[in-house]
This record gives sequence, C-alpha cells and structure tokens, in this order.
Amino acid sequence: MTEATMRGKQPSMADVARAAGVSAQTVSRTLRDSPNVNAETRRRVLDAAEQLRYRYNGAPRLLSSGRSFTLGLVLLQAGGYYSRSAVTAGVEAAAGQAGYSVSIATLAELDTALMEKSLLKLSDQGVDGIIIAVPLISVTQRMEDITRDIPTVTVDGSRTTGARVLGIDQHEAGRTATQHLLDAGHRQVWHVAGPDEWIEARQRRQGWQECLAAAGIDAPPALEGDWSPESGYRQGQILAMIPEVTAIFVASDEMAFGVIKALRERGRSVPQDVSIVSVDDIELAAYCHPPLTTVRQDFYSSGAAAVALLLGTDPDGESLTQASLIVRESTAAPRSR
Amino acid sequence: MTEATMRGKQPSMADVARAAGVSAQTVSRTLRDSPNVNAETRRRVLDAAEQLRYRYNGAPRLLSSGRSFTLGLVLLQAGGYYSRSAVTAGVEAAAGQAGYSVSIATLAELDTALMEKSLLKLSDQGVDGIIIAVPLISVTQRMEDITRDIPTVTVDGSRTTGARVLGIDQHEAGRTATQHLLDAGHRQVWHVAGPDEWIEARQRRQGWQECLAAAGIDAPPALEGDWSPESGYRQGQILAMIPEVTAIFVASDEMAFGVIKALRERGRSVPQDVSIVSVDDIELAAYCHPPLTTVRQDFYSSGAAAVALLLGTDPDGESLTQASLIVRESTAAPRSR
DNA sequence: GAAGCTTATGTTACCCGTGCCATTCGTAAC
DNA sequence: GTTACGAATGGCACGGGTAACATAAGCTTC
Repeated sequence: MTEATMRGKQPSMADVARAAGVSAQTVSRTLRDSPNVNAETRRRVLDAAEQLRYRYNGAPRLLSSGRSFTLGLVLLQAGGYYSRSAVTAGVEAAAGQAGYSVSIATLAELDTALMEKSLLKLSDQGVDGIIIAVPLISVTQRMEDITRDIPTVTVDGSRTTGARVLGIDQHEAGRTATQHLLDAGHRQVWHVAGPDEWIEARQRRQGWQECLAAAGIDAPPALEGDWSPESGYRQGQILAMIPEVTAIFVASDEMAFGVIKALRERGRSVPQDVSIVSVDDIELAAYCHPPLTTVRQDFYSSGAAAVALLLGTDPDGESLTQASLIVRESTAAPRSR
Repeated sequence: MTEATMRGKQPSMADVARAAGVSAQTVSRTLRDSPNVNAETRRRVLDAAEQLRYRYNGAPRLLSSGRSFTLGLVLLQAGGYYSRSAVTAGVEAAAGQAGYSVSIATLAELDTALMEKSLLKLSDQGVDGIIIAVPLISVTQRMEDITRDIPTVTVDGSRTTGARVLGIDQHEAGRTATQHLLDAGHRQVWHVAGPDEWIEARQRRQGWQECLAAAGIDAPPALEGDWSPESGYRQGQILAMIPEVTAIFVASDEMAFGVIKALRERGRSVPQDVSIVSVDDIELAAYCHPPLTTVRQDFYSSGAAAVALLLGTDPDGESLTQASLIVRESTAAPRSR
C-alpha cells in the first residue's frame, strides 16, 4: 500500500481539554461518564468535543487498559451460507448495541491448525471475547490456553475447559422432525445427517434415534452429508433406490434440496412417494417445489444470545429460542398400500 | 523459564530484545522483515521470540504509526445471504493473506444515517481501508469526509469522490441473459429487476434494455423486487396473469425462486410455458426444480479483488472476473403456436 | 589513507487515553 | 475553630511499538 493511510490528524483529548479549559483527564472522565464531573464542566467539555469534531480513539485504551471493545467471531467458509450470515448479523447487532465491534476470522476448512491460527490472530488483535461458530474437531493445548485467557462462547456446542456453551437444543429439533413424520403415519424414518464433527449434527441424529426408539422402531443406518446440497443429492440417489423409504429427516434445508432433486430424478415424488422434513428454515425453503416442511432455527437470535452470554448482558444465561416446526408441503401421509 | 511466561504479563519486544541481547528496535525490524538485519542477529531474535512465546501487539502500532492492519467491511443485513457470505469470505481470505484483519459493520437496512454510523464506527476503529458492499443511496458530507480520509472501495458500483469502484460488468450479465432467451426463439423478454438504488440492478436492467433494443424489440415495463424470494413471488403473480409472457429475465436467483413458485401456482410451467434466466448462480440454483439457467457471479473473487484494489496488491487494477452463462433447465424454446 | 557510501544497530521522543495519586475547596461533624 | 471527608479536578507516569535520527563499523574508490 503505497499511499499510507494518512488520516488528517484527528484532535485528541488534549485538544478538547485545551478548548474547554480543563485537563485531559477531565475530558476522559466526562466522555466515560464518570460520576465526579460537574454538570457545568461536562457541558463545556461536550461542547468543545462537538466543536472540534473529536473522535474517540480506542487504541491507547487498549494499550493502557487492555480492553479493545472488539469481539472475535470464528466462522467456517464453506457451506451453510444462510446460517453463517444470520449468525453474523445477530452477533454484530448485539455487539454493536453494547458498543463492541466484531472482527471475523473465517476458516477455509475444518482443520486444527487453521483453527489455532485464527484464534491466535484474534488473540493478537486483543479481542475481549471470542465466539466460535464452528465445531472444535479436537482441542489443542494452545486452543485451551487462548480460551482460558479470553472469554469464549461456542455456539455449536463443542467445548474447551474455558469456553461457555450456547446451543439450541438440537435433540429437540431431531425429535420434532421425526415425530412429525411418524404422526403422519410413516412406519419408518430415514435420516441424512450432517458431518459427525458437528455437535448439531450429532444431536439431531440422536434426537431422531430417540424418537424412533420411543416409538419402538429400529432406526435404519443414517447417511451422512456435509451440509451441501450436492452431498444431499448423493445420499438422495441412494435413498431413491430403496423402495421402502417413505420418509426422510434431512439435517439441513440445503441438503434437502439435493435429496429432493435426486428423488425426483428417480421418479419418486415429494411428498406423494416420500415425505421430507429438514432443519433451518432458510429463506428459500418456502419457495422451492415442494415448499419444505422444516424445523426453524433462529440463527440471528443465537448470534445475539452468544454475545449476551459473553458480555454477561443476559444474566438469565441460556435463554435459548425454541426450535419450531414449520409445516409446508414436503410431508404427507404415506401412500396406503 | 522466566517470569514472563507466567499468566497475565505477555512478553514485550523489550523482553525479547533483552533475551536476544539487542535493542527493541532491532526486534521490531526483524519481526517486520526489514532488510537491514544481519542473518545471525535475525536468528537470535527469532529464537528469543519463540522461546518467550512472544506475541505481537498491534495496539501500539496503531498509536504510533496510525496503521491498524484492519479493513472494514460494510454489509447489508437482509437478503442476498449467499452473495454476502461469499463476498465476506473472499474479503477475509485476501485480507488475511496480506496480514490484515477484517472488521464488519452490518446495516439493518439501507439508510443514510445507519450508513454514516457504520462508517464512523469503522473510522473510529482506525481501519486502514473500507469495502462497501451495499449501495450508497445518497452520499452525505460526512460520508465524503470519511471516504476521502480512508481508502475506500465500493463493490456495488456507487461512488463518492474518494472511493474507487469495483464492479463486475452488470450490463454484460443483463445482455447475456436476455440474448440467451432471444436465441432460444422468444420474441419478447420480461424483466424482474432488483431495487433501483442498487447499481447492479440498474446495470442489469440496462443490459436487458440494450439487448432488446439491438434486436429491435420494445422493452416491456420492468417489474421491481427487493432481491428477496418473496418479492419475486409477488412479481411472478403479476407476470403469470399475462398470457404473452414466455420469457423472463430475473435479476437474482433468489427472486427467481419466487417467480417460479408463482408461475407454478398459476399453472404455468417452467420452462414449457415460460423460460427463466436469472443471475448469481447460488449453490441452490442447481438443486431446485427446474434447475436454474443463470449468469454466474463470482462473489468470492470480487471480494478478494476489492481487497487487492484497496491494498494496491493488484497493479492491473480492475481484473474483473467475467460473468458466465450457466445453462440448466429453466429455459427452452417457446411453445410453437 | 581520507572521503564517501552502505549496512547494521542503538537512542530517544512520541502516539494518546487511563490508572493512580495529589491537590483544592466546600461542608459536615465534633 | 479544628478535624474529617467527599467531590471536583489536575499532574504525571505508563503501556509497547515505531519514526526519525544518531552512531558505528565495513567497504569502495581514487
């Protein structure tokens, strides 16, 4: 970068202090709403600051007090575009509300070294807290170190010693989806799961198993995708070849798109031949054919909740938004035989 | 094992300097890859840094040199989830490559005041550059001030005096899509455009008009959505009632989902009755029914290109990735009458 | 061998809020 | 009247890199 980012020199607290006829310290106190400032003095300071277009500068504070008012957010680059965006928006909104900025670190793939690197990078930036929205495949010593030193929340349910955990109850989502299919009259429910490293995926699968077990049904083997529609398509091709399959619980909407495409190509229509329930309720779920019956996840809120948990804003702790079933047209009673 | 490794105190450059028997300045030079450092000295410094687990601290640099090695990214919260994620990923990857961090600011909606607030916030953080990925509805003085002081790139084509502009040629996308429909034999092409504030939307519309004009066809009035599938659905309901409509160019995949749903509900099938071409090639475009013919946009690359432009990494300037037509099954020849 | 240049390294001031302590003043308590 | 105390404010050192300048060698060149 040839052109150094030469900002015209901004006024400092000292400038404001001079203009207001007080000391820099008083300016600092005024701007931080310290109680011991005379109302008249405060007014003079604020006027001067306004006059000079004074902009607060966080860097020295980070130097002297160690607080940056920045939160770090770790995301996975591939897949789950919708949920990623929504979580980000929720985090950023809640953080902004509390006067914090958000610095992001995206992982090209799930890899311990990359994760370490991202955490180090955030740590180097002096972030006051970290939100990890990807699964921790394996926790290294260095990761432990960082998450012990910096308050951390993981929103996918994996944990280190230090990190607190926030998660929508994914068992519930799995049970809800499966039960809906059983209620419709299906005798068996198949499952296309997410990657086993993701706790969300594991919990949804467990919820599915529990629900089947409660109904006295032996669960068939689960198929595993990677959240992408393409992986759903591949697993769907397999399921399409099994005549007994009449109901499938797919662990994400995006994979469900792929499953439906595969079924259609094999001449099995949804929901007449096969019913599908998935999870997420992405925006497009209502606009595909057939519109997806799905368990809604409120990603925006969980992002916001993660921030609240991190900053201690929300003393209630885990006020998790419940997953709710949205019934559309991808589910129906099985064809009577 | 020194006391510096105890919790709390991070070692500073001075600590490293002491351990390596050099001055702090030499440590600084070594870590910044300054050329004027003896190989032997460099080794000693790096060894000492390694030994002490030295972590670089960016705050003082921001103080003394005004450089934060952080870039700001302004995004719109709603809609366009896919493109937003992809742009973010591209920006973050390219920035990370160059040693920069990315700080995000999401706008709840397109609003001048919110935009100003976001820019101010980024400016306060001392970002070295800003990437604006939303349209500037109207440019205020304060926005001008900030974008003059801080290098800025807008990726949607809108501009301030200071900002440089990076944009995929959206005229071309509009022409390509429209021409494809004309080539298939359609005599008229309708259009569902994006919001007029977005330069992308305007350019796509212009491309469509130009293409029709070149073929000697009077363009019908364009309908306008807001990028959301829901808005596509509403406009689709209107188009479905017009018997002569046989071909529609939709300004985004997500709106196309809505248009197709509306057409289907009115008994008009795609592509037998109506052909659809859209823009973006989001991941799900290939997995809906019918799979969308669409003009691919490489958001990831444009995010990366924005960073390159900002940092001057890419001297070629605007090395824009071309938009390319992906033909799937939402287009066909019109029914012969 | 002295001037002139390059390379390697050190010294010092500075960036700008904030923590800590000192100071002043007014007032309540004894 | 003197002590005690809180409120309001100022003074100053500090944090950890970095720019700018200074210094000390090593090497050319005539």
